[in-house]
Amino acid sequence: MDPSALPVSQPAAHEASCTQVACGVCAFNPLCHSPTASMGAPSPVESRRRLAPGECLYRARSPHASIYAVRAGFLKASVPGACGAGQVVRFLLPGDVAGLEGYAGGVHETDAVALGDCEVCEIPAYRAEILSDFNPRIGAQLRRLLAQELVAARASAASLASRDVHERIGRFLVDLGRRWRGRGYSATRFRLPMSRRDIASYLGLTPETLSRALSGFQARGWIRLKGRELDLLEPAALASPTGAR
Amino acid sequence: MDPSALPVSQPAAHEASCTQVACGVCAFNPLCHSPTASMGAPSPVESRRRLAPGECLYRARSPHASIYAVRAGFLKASVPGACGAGQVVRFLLPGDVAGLEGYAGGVHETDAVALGDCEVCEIPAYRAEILSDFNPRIGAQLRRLLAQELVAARASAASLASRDVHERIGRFLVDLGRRWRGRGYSATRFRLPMSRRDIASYLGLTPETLSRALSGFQARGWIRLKGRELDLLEPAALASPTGAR
DNA sequence: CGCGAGTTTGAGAGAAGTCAAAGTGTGTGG
DNA sequence: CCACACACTTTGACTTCTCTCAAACTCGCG
Repeated sequence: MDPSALPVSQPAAHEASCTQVACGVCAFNPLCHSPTASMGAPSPVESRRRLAPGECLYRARSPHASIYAVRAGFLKASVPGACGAGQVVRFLLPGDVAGLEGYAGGVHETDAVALGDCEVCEIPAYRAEILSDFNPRIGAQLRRLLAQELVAARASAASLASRDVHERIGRFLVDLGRRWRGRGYSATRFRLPMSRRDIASYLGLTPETLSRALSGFQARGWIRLKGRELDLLEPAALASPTGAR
Repeated sequence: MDPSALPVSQPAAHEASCTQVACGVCAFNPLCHSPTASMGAPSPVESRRRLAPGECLYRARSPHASIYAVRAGFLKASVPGACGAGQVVRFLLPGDVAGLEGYAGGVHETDAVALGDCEVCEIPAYRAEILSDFNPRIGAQLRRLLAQELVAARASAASLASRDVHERIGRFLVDLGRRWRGRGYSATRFRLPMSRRDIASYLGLTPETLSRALSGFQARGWIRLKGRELDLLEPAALASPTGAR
């Protein structure tokens, strides 16, 4: 896997050194660049919005006014569980779409919080609806996006239900690399956009257990980890069950 | 909560004593009974299909040919994990829809297996697509169904990530009751359609741990459980964190 | 009536959680 | 530009809980 052979979208330095992706790898792309949109109609994207670190894109139970594409930066989505900071259920990378779950009941079901400086494209929900009524391809694209998120959520639940903690952590790292590759970056060298605490929450662990496991991976030479800079040296080993090691 | 005040759909005894629901509580209802369908067009439901206990409705990686509504009986959906029987990620009750996740990549992502005698309504995927292209309400309904499943899957993942095992089990039981109530039955007295092993798999536990927890609930007078017949006596206590007890 | 799968119960080992403290990195203010 | 403070991360010791292995028990079905 030669990284230079990949269709690298130029990571143009955004202000504050956000990671950014080209529209080409954005999940919104078929909406923004639909025939409808290109034939003189205005882009469905109403506005762009900036978020500071820790700022909320939307909160659980707020009305489902818009859907968003992450243009630069990272967010986490968490369900505001009874106690404390809530469970992180998803991490959003540039090109991901946020807010689709609002189609269920007209309100958002999660908090979406920026992990750093962010920029998102906003499409009003009613506009997406109208577009998809008018253009079957857009309707199909919305269904596909929803179904993809559903598949990812199911996979996440299945992973959490597997009791092999080390495999869960390893798969998380490898999967994150896979998502980076889909955006034109290296699948084995990247920076973790989120804190250990957030990762631990997402994986259903304590930060201490996560840290110990990561140290263990490093001791075996499977990863190299310094702060948030990560190198996956043995992806296959990371993703395999503990028993098969 | 007087059960008789609820919109009880008559549980007509199907052959082999399946539990059945009226079309009124079926998630497909807006598709089957859309204006399009009633205005002379044939019902989008192509056929009904019977399944014997243990029979597969569809398998993971099989082409996404149809979506299904459960008319009678129960199914489980499981991801065919590397080892053994796979992780159960969902239980389907009468009125639930199966197969929507196929819109992501054209193939099913889970195995759908009948837990007993079942009957399902089948709608070819292409027909649902055409209908939703033609009728915006159907398109919106498909989006709503997908989003609802997404919300449920996220909630399931969040629950799995919470480390409070007893709360997880309690919430599972209460949530099952909630789903029964939505179908016109009692939320506190019902029969578990699945084995302990399946429940344990769904919750990320061993059957032994599950069994011990259920025995504990019974000892405290929170449930009454005999075989698969269940009585929820203290739903509030079941759903509360261990710490708050 | 007896077999067998499923379920419950028991004892012991192992793994993750908790509490605590040291270490590291980051951002701010002087 | 440097120093300090704070949050985050890592490591350690100990506790608690679940898992594992094993056996007894129950229920449904042939």
